[in-house]
Amino acid sequence: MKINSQTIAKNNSQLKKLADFKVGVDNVIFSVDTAYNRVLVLLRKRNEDPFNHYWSLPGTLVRQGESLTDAAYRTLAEKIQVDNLYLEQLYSFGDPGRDPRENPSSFGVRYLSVSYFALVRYQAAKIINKKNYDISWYKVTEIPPLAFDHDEILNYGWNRLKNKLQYSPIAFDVLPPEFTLNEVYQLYCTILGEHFSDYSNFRSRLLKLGFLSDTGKKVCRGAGRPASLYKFDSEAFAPLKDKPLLFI
Amino acid sequence: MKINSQTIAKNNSQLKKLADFKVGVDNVIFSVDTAYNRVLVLLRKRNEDPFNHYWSLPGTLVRQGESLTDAAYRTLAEKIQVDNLYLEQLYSFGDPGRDPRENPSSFGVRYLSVSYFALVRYQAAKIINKKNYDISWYKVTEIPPLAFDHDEILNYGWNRLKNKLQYSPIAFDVLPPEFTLNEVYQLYCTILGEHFSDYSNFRSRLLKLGFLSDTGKKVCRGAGRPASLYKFDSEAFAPLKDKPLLFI
DNA sequence: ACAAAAGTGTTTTTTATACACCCATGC
DNA sequence: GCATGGGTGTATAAAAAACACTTTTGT
Repeated sequence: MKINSQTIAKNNSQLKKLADFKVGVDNVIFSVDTAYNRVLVLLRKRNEDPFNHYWSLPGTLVRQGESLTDAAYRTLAEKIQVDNLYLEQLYSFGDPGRDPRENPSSFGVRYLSVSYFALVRYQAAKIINKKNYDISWYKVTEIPPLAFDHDEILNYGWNRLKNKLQYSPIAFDVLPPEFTLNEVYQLYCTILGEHFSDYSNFRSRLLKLGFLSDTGKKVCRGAGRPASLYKFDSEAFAPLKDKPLLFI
Repeated sequence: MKINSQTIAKNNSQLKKLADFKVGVDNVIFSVDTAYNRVLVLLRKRNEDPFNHYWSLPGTLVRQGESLTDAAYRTLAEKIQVDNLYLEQLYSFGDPGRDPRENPSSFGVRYLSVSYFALVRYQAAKIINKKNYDISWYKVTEIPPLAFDHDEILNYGWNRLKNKLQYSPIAFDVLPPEFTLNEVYQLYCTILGEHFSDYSNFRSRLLKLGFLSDTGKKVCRGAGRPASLYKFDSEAFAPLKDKPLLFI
């Protein structure tokens, strides 16, 4: 990346007045419906200007005394009930003009969005539907036009999800406490596509990492041999933390 | 990660007043002095409260009409002259209480820091020393106590540098246009430590990726056989972009 | 018995690692 | 010649990929 001359020129012009910001948090909330083999994103239909009637990412403005993470959790808790989830900060979008509420007459108030990325368990997530705004899961492949720059934020989150899955154990935050290896495989297939790995290779690599322990319990899913239930052993995972680890 | 009950409790208490933010940009600016085998960070000594006389990351508050990236470039350009550099957003720190200038009587004005991570070429970087504040390179292994939460930000940036180097061609943004393979190797050694890879293996892996082209020119560095000068071929790299690529 | 799903093992290919060795230059 | 750094090749070990095969259930 190079410093361009425009940047330098802008630096020299003395527009020293500081911008005032409202800071919002926008969440890209994913869930995985392995039964139908699809990744879903939680969207909210706006019922106020700007972008009235557009779909958008669930978000909120940060309140006095509230941390960014708390604001992200609050938004999430207002829209859905979940048990476990994975949540992390994504990226901050704050360029002038990204929110139409900014206008020259409003003393330069700007809207900065700190985006968060969440992965929740689809089966355990219950949408809280109150008042007259709509909340709904959308397939990540069929997203309607979104308000503001939320398309860009969503895309950023979608890339993060696919990458994170490969070197971080976020899948186990979103699986039930006890799960079959096939359930793990289905989750990976749904997010990364079916061609990422053969089941038997995936299986042996995952077990060799040594942080999944066999509970001894068996479970039947219709026909076929009963599957072993495994659980995530966070103690066994601890030493692997911060290591450049690949799960697939 | 689990939703804890404190979060829920906080949600229900209705403290609906929005926070007002000043948004700052803090830069973790790295350079690599391969001659002395050390990674350096640019620090600035504060000459105002809070944290007067502490060292800190070079930063600035965002002005009206200014994008976050522009603010990052402006800070950089005020402190050092560089030719090429790599710059990307790191993380946003905005929890209440991170800046002592926040106080209950100031109507909840908060200070949010959007941090950026930069890598510049040490040999080409000239420090601009004006007025009475000090700017200096510090070895990343010998950082003094920093103002605010800048230790945490620096640590975050240092991890990003080490990771990014392994799957992204940021090294070539900071090398001269034509370079020897040994110069690339030295850069990697300095940042990742000498034990990351054998030189001959590093060399063949890098060349096999196919985006370095031999200029045919030779250069002598004291004794020994003259080395070939290579250059980064961005056209050949283009198809590799967005691929999960490892350079070491 | 047979289909379906779980689980194991084996072969082949590719990639990583650790070196040994040759090449071109300065002194 | 010989030390020095540049550059190539090779043997070995490890890991990834492809796929054949066995085990245990439901029907």
